[in-house]
Amino acid sequence: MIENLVIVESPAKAKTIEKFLGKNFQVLSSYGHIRDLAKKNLGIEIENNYEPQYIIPDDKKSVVKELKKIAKDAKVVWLASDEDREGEAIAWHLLKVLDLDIKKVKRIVFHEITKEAIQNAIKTPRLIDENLVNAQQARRILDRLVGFELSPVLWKKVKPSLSAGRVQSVAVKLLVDREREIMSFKSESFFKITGLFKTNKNEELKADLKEKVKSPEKTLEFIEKCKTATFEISSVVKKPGKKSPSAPFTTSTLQQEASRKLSFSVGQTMSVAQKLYESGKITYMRTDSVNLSSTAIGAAKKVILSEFGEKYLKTRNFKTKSKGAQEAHEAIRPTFIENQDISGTDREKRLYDLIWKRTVASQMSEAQLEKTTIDINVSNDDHKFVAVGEVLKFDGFLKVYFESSDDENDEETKGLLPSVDKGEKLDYDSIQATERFTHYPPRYTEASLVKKLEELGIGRPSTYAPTISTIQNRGYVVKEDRLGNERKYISYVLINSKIKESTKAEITGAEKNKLFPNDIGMVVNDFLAEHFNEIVNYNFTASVEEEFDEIASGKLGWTKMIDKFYKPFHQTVETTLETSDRSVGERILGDDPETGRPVSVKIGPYGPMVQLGLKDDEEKPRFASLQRGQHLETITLNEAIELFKLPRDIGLYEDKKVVVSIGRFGPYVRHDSKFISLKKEDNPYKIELDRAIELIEEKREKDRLKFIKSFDEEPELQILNGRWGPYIVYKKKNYRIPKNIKAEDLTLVKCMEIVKGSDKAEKSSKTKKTASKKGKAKK
DNA sequence: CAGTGAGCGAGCTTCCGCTTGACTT
Repeated sequence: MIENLVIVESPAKAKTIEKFLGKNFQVLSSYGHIRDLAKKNLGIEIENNYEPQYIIPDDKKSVVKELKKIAKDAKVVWLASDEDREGEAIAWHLLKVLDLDIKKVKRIVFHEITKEAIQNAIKTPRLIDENLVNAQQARRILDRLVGFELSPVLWKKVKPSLSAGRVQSVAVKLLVDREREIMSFKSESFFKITGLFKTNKNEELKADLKEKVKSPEKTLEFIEKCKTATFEISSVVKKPGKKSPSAPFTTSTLQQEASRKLSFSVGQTMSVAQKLYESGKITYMRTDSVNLSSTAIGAAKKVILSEFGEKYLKTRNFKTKSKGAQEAHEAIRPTFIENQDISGTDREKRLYDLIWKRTVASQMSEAQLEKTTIDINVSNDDHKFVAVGEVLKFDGFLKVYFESSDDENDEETKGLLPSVDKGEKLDYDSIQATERFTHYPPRYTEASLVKKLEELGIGRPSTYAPTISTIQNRGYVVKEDRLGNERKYISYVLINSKIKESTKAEITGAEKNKLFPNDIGMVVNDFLAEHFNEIVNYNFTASVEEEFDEIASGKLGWTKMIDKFYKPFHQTVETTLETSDRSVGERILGDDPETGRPVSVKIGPYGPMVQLGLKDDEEKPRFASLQRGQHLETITLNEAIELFKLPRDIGLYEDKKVVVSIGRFGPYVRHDSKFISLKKEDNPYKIELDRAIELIEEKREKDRLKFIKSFDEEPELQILNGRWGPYIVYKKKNYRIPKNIKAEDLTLVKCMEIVKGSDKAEKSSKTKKTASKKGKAKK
């Protein structure tokens, strides 16, 4: 019999801790929360003072059963879940669900997984903090109330299956607000003037004009003056500077750097980190703490001393800056800092390398710089040229790690400048003026959105990646690349007293892996902002967090807080349901000149669409989907009318009509009641009969290869060749053929076995299947 | 998903945070 049972949240943690404790201890994991609000209905009895209805989810039943069994016999049960709001609640749920005798329960906490920390924790047990538990219950219930009352409003007023929530709706709002900023941004042009000078020692000195010049006229005027001007060094200033290393990684900063340096999505980063954690290579990867244990700092010190020497060592503790950090764990670091390399997949190695460098650099000395600024006077003008150079005097932490920046216009670091003296006269080699343009604020990437959410205190390390997926899966947002446009710009160059003017072209506005709000995201956002401004306000989370803190400190009752929020909120839900119109982003564009019927756009049951005519017209209205790149807010009447040019009759083939149109799955040709998808390079508005016939014949050939086998006794069953290999069709349903069986060898009996087996499996796993299906985004 | 429609058939969809697998491509 086991004397002591310790329960932690994560199985990997359990394994490690068990090694630190003696034989009298068994360490098990709760795998996170073991209870949650009932999924059906609200799961909260509003009338009964917001009494929560807790259930044990199906996938936790076996965990609970196992824990119960061991706990019954143990003399002491140590509840060692994390020391934060959620962890405290987990401990409390364990107490309730395992039906433990309070006398044999001890609550312990530790922030780092070291032998010392754990033994200390065992020596100082405490009771469960009921106030903190109540703060968690308030958090959970508030989120459920918001999510489960707001989403159904969207189903009725916008489109079924949509969702809203305290976190996701703000994430979408950030993207929509930014997109609108970009749409209304007016780019202005100016001229950047760069001079290339020769020093007395015949060295090259490149300097930029301090001010930007607005107009081409003023620019030319200035360059004209340069023809006869003399240039003189008016000052040389040298200043020392330093750069300090960044703090070790938290979840959010790891996601940002992995995105910038390794091009990982936030989801990829988390799953690779999970693997590293499970194999014991790094500490816990869902953390908001920048703290390193003293053991870790000691290990880093050893590595730095032996690899780089004492000059490079400077240990320090970092303080968290982020709002609402709960710091239940350490920062993300290698478990054994002495291991600079690990075995594993390519991605694991690269992420580990990043974590290793960041951790070690955080304990290294500052980099020492020398910044030189040289000013150059122009004899006949007030403008000045300036050259800035930066020289690294001592590399310090930069030897191992350099943090990247999101700012695309970051000044490129300039190197050493030639040595010059004050008063020195210079000749120009060339003076070049290039037209530049102000840039709209940058679109968010997955990682920069996480950064912003963290700044606002919205979401937690465990939810950043799932939130980013949710808003994409709901169709509110897409992550994609967009091609830029060509832009012309003017350039003037002065060489040998002659000015040459030229017009050049560049690509601008191209985006890679950025998040763009879709029409549906904008419509939902506008609807929520109009009726539920309080919830989607950037400060909503911050203000409820303050109240959760009051609950945690015992100053406020949780049901009181919830009641104060819910009463007016629910009232708004009711009035919105009763009084607001359907909100589908409708815009009337004008009348179709051919038919005189009104043309409008809105979100339809299958996405954004154009409508020609009215619902109650004698002749039914016509509909067409918006094409990629077209948006409800920006589409013009002419573009909309174009969309009705389909379906197009393009001629006859074998005496039957050939029609081109666009369907749910993209552009297609219809012939003899068969549908054939167009290829990427085909344009449905322009395609001609010859090309269509080519596609028809190609499809026929494919169909010929498609058929493998059928049986006379069962005409409803066929074996066909599909995109993913052979499969069985029976009564209009499709069945996968097991990998070890050759399609040609199948008998009717065998086929029926597969059909029946698959039907059965589907029934038993129905609940699971729907859950996993939802996760897949429709492209 | 195994094929190209446009809201009255029923029943369902949905939140945020804490944790891992179980699934294919």
